[in-house]
Amino acid sequence: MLRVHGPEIRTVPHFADLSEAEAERLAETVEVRSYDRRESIIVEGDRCTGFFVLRTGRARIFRTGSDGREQILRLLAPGDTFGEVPIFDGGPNPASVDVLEPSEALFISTATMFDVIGRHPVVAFELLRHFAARLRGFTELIEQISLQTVQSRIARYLYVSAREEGKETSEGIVVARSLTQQDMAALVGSVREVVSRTLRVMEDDGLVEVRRTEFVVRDLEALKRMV
Amino acid sequence: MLRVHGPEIRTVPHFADLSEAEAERLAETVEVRSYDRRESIIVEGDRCTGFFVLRTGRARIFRTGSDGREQILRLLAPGDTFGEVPIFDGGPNPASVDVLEPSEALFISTATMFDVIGRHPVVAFELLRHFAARLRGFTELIEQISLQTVQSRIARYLYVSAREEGKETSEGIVVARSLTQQDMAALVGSVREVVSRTLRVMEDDGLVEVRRTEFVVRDLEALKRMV
DNA sequence: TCCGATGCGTGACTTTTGTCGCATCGAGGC
DNA sequence: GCCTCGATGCGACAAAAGTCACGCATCGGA
Repeated sequence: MLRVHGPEIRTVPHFADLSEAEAERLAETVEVRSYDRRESIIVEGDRCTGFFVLRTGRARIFRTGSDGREQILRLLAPGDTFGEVPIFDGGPNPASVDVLEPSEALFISTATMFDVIGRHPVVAFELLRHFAARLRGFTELIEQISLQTVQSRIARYLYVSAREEGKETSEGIVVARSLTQQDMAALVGSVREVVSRTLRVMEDDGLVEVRRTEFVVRDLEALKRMV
Repeated sequence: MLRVHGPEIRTVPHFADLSEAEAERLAETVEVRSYDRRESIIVEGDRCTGFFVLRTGRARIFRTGSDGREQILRLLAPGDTFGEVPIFDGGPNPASVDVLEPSEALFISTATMFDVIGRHPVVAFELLRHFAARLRGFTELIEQISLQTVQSRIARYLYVSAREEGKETSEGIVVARSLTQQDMAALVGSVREVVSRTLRVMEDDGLVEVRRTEFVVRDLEALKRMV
């Protein structure tokens, strides 16, 4: 079975404050798991036995409605942790997680986690910061879905992507299209067709150019105003 | 200034495990504040200086959209705590809180809270449970708003209210109307008119009788099926 | 090089939801 | 008892969002 070492453990936000020795000890119990594209890491409703850290690749946390539509709660990048909620409230997994591309994740069992927290209260404190940030994020998401139009949510996605991952060029800000329109729809709480049409309208309005594998944001300020 | 005593402090979930002496010490620093109907306790965006425990009355946590529409994130009953998020992530208050009826709340400052956590790690653990439960609750709310119809959300509200607060009578399950239609709309993420119409339809279908001050749920199973 | 899976574009239509405007109706204050 | 105001009821519309049904392009294998 694949193993990790102390230094990598300490790159996980929750464990950043552990001593080298303690991190090495924790590493002993950490498991590395690999997933193929679209493979599931966590299934909503299943019992929880620990939490994960995404090591490589990208993933999404989502809920599936009765009609099969999905709502993405959070996108995951390397270093992000997920699956902690049921550890603390004892319930089943509140949402599903699957990977968008071949990925690896570290798995830390509930027992290990409790042990670490018991011996290092600072870890609990880090977790509180983390949970607080996620509650804040969910608050934003709820407001968006409930009080903003689909167009505004798509504009926000483009705006944030451009700010966070975009590269300035003479043509505008170039951002890789890292999600399918289907996933973009699930992210903003809509359906593929609406995303497709909205992107077309934004393109006609000269806000953004939609290319095969990338967006070129031509008017970042206009996008910002639509949010 | 009004003060509280140790035993009351220990009814707060976060502090249930404190010793009597410690609770009494904490009580020294706790402030009691009173609010009139519709008065604001927390304003979204303001700086945070501590968190609250609702002592009497009822309140709502909500966000206001650009067009003035509101989305309720959580309803508060006596004993519920709120306002903890910014304590831990250091940001401004993520949402507003106001009271639905004359209410009292306890205020515990950030400094006090940090002090208590530092000396009693078990408090941090209780907070983690609490945050986890709230993240789970938000996950449910997001799914509802994003993937279910307004009708289904209203049915759920009636169903849950009937289960939690309803009294069985020969006519059906009687539940007090504790929210205005305006607040019901903000709770389910819609507008007053739609709530009014939906209730009418449900009444015509014989699911529930809408009286001036109470609902009479006539067919709980049918409501459950609509959720 | 062909083929099937996947992703995307689009028109036409339906449904749900939200907006507007007003009438009504009690409860509580004078 | 009268008046006001918050809370409701409701019809007629408007607009946003979702559904259906296709056709088309790409891309990574067999």
